[in-house]
Amino acid sequence: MKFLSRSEELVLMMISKVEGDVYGVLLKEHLEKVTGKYWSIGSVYVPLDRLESKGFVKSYTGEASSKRGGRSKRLYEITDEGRQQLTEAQSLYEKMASYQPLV
Amino acid sequence: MKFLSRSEELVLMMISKVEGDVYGVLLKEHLEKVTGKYWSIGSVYVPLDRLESKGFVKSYTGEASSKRGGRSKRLYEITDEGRQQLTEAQSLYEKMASYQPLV
DNA sequence: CATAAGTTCTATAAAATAGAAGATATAAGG
DNA sequence: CCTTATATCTTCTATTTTATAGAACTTATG
Repeated sequence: MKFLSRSEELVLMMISKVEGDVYGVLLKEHLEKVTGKYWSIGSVYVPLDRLESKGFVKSYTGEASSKRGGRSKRLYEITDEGRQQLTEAQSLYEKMASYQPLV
Repeated sequence: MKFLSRSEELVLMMISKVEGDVYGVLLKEHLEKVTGKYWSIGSVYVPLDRLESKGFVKSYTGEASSKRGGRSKRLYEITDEGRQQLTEAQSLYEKMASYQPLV
């Protein structure tokens, strides 16, 4: 893998920021809030699945909402490998920012 | 378009940093230097084409190398719209960095 | 005329995006 | 109580867009 993709990075960053239970719909809400753009539910779960299959997050089944709705949540947490990827992504941007392309 | 894609952003950032003539092979070299990873030539030109079709860069035919090689260069420069995209990308990361996901 | 420097083209894999369908708990109403 | 409606949340999948690699091509100079 060359780099974390855009949506993988944003989703992973958000997972690392949210405290307490982290689940798909909550991530969608926060991502919409911070980016000011619409996120379809698929555009959250697809990268989530991919992040999990790459080992950057792990998930387990949580309890159902205490609110009206029914279905139980899938809760996510970032792994050590996931944190490392975020660090590398940040480092890439720092390198880019300070790069002097001398000819 | 929701966001600039990863490679579009990196290529566009590099274009905005290089002074003097900016062309594909030179971008490839700088991108490899700053990222420490291999960039195939296609992974530079494909996003370049897309950036141009979206109006974020413009290109014109330059002169042939003064060195041995032959073919004339295609020179790129970032447009105002391209700069704006970069500003937005940067702003996205700043917002992410300072976001407090209050439940 | 061989070769270096550079671009174009194209095939394939991976990622992004939208939204319909499915699951299931609580609310509401008779 | 029991049935049905509805809210919350996830899964699935089709389509479009991006990424990636490298072969093929162009052309000036040694």
